Amino acid sequence: MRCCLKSLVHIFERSHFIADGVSNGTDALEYALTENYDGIVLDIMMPGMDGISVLEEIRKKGITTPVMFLTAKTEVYQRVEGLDAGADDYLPKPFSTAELLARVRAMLRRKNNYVPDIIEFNTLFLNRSTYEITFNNISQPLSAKEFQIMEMLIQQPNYIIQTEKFISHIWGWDSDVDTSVVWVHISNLRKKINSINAPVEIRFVRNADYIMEAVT
Amino acid sequence: MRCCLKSLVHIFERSHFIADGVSNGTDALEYALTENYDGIVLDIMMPGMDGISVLEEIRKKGITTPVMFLTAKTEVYQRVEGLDAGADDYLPKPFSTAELLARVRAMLRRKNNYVPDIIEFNTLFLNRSTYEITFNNISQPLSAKEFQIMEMLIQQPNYIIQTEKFISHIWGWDSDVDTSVVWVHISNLRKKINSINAPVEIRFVRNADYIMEAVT
DNA sequence: CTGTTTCTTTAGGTATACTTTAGAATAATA
DNA sequence: TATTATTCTAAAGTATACCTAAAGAAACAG
Repeated sequence: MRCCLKSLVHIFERSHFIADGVSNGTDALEYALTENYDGIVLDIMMPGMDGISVLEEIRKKGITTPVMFLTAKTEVYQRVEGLDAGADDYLPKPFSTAELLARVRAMLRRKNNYVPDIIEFNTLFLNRSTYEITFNNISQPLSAKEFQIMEMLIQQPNYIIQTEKFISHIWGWDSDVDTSVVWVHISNLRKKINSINAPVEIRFVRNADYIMEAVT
Repeated sequence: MRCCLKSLVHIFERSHFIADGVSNGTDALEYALTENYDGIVLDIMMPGMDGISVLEEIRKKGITTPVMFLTAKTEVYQRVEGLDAGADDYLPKPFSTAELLARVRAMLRRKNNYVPDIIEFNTLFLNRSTYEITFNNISQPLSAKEFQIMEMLIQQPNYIIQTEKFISHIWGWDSDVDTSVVWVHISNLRKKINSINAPVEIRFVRNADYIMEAVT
């Protein structure tokens, strides 16, 4: 098929996807960063910013939305470059509508495979699909903010995370929430961790901020 | 019955199927290639592309969705031609609504043997042909919407299903029903689950939506 | 030891989001 | 057509989350 943007969007819409189309790399990045999508299809050759750079920026921000590359360049090194950058699939042009749709669907299936991702630290589990912490089969639901703080801490146990990092990551770099808001949430989070007797603690390190550690 | 497209779709919807209708062969092929369907009913005589050619194209792509032919032509050679092309059943017009539905159901059962008629979760049974839930020999009939919601939940117990997923799957991707409609149906569904004391619950997880879980 | 800083916790108002109810509109059945 | 069931709409009810403000406690400086 010819790869006109409009017809691509149309194909997806006809197949019951909800699709947005943008025609240059910078816009693509901006849209992708909203994290509003189940999947992203990127052309490698785009004006403004090439697809691989867009993908690299996306992954740098920690966004794991599955990405498929479309390209006329079938050279192997390009393919490897795309996959290295964190792409989930790679579709060389020309391709059929059906193949495109089938591969996108397969990609979404692989990614959204209903397997809840659970992170563990010292026998405390964080369930990313139900926003719960679990220890010893006892669970405690977390609120959205508590969850996001917990997620940041448990992904980097034994490493310091500054209050400012929490704010810029959770509330956005341009937000004006007070640091005390983070303190309040951490207080509530500690209460919930204690309520299930989980052997971890959020310790505060003066002049350095918060760290998640194991309790022996 | 007369075989008007709209009334066909209507018949299926009345019987709790989710159905799309298209009125020509090329559209039919395009829809079929999305692999979004559990089964396909094809008229042999269609504008654009005849049913047999559509089926051949579908099978060429390796898609195994079961296909049933409808046709006024009862000639034997046509029938053989259809089955040769990879059809799973063949229904000569005129036919009764009941016969159509029964044959489609049988076809789906044969093909999708992984889709049992009765689904069970934690001793609660969902009967797909009577649209009832049963626990301890006590049954409670469900309405179409309640059934479809229940079906989605029980097929993926312990996994989150977003309100948006319910809407796009049950009402269609382009529907504009409000999320509160789902909430109302879930409320009614919970009442019915409670009325038979079934040991399952539809739990709501804030910011993540609904999940079916066992109650101990 | 006292005052200051810095974090911790608590409490309350407000906003948000789900639940439920009741009734109107629609569709199915007889 | 009349009757019944289903679905959707609207709105009141309830719970929870979030932020603000302020009091309490620990660490530190002088």
